[in-house]
Amino acid sequence: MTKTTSNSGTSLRDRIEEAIVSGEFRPGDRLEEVSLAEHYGVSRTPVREALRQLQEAGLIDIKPRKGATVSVVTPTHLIHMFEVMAGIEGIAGRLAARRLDERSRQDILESHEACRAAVKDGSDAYYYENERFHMAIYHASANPFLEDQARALHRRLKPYRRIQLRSLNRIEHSFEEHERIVQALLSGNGKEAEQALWDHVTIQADRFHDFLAGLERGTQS
Amino acid sequence: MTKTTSNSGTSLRDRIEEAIVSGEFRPGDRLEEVSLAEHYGVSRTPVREALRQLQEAGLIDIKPRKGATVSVVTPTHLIHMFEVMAGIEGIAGRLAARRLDERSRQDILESHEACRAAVKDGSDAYYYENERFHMAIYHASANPFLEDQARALHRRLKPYRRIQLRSLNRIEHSFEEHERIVQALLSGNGKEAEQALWDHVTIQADRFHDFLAGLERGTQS
DNA sequence: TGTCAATATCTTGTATACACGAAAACATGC
DNA sequence: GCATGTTTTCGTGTATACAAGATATTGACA
Repeated sequence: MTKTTSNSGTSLRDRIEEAIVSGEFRPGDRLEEVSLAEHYGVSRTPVREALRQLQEAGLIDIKPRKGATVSVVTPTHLIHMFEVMAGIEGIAGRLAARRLDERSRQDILESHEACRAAVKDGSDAYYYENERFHMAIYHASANPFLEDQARALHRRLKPYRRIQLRSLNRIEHSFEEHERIVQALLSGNGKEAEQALWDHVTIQADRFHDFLAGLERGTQS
Repeated sequence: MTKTTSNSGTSLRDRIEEAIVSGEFRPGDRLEEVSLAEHYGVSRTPVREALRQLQEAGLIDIKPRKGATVSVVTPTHLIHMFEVMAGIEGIAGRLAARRLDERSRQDILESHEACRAAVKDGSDAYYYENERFHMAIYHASANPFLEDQARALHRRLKPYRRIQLRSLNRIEHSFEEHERIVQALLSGNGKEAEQALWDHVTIQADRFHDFLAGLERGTQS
């Protein structure tokens, strides 16, 4: 049991969110206020507030008089979320291609090269560099509100992206898709950047779907 | 003073949100917990929880030890939000064009005809029918998650849309844009629907921008 | 032995009390 | 008269107490 008492650097909301997206709390788990309170070494009041925020963010469900549970994300729901992610990334890409400044250009290229290195490396460094790459694009859209929305959704899909990256040759393919994205961005082709990002994210959703199908075939005896 | 004591049909969060988007609480207003508590006839605890939710939704800012204020939305920020709205509506339109079923087709057509009637009427019924029209498109995307996101953002932009609709001939133009959208949707042309919706929302942002510029010219003596 | 009902326990919803920090009001010195 | 330091007041942050509903447990009866 990891008793994380008074790690008060970040907010309680963020700590509980981290515990959810990292898988420490699994979908469907009940989140009892007193348990959380003593786990984090605070009283019920701040716990309740954090839970309300997480409900608003969609990470947990709260039913009156029945408490909070980690949202159970059905495959259908997940596909819907990936679809929105694809759309938002596409918009970010379209805007980024039009508005790319020197600083953002460098950030994107740097993270892209870091991805290239990670592919050769074979480690799961790609997982982190990929994240940097996408964040750089959000930022390059020059729309902080869009960036926020994209980051929030990206974070929420984090666990599923990780699984999907493990599928066969996915990292190599992912990187190839990145190259298409980078080329479109650098040449200022908004439409192409939008399409490339849409495809890139949609493929992720497809791979995750494959993964689930594989699981089902595996479990049905 | 409208003392809304114990109107407990809806949640406190929704009631405060309504007070914000309707303009009862203005941007920059401080939201003191005790005042809200006695105004709504509850204690500070549920008020605090509602405030945390509204912070997560972006409607208010909370600074430690300094309390909550209604988010002050700068023109720049507003343009960013309209841009995201345009993008999301575009996605919804593209998906809706591909997935339109009979029920959604009827909903869209009905609200479109209601808009037509409202234009001739000249009343501000158009404001409400326009809302129905857009909601129908969100729903037709057959993506409940996208629908939720779109509704939330639509609601947040509500006050500004209202102002924008008052500008010269805007309602007639808006309706013409709707016709282009409807045609694209009915013919199953996703790309065209996306573009039409992007343009439609972007024009709203532009008109609002004009409105602000007019205000500034008016106030500078 | 299985099912239903009564009771006990547990958990959330709300209220209130106390602590801490910030801002405002006030007083004092220049 | 103005600036600066001190005090007071006010509001938020947190903890805890109490109420009410939901769940689990136990016992009685068929």
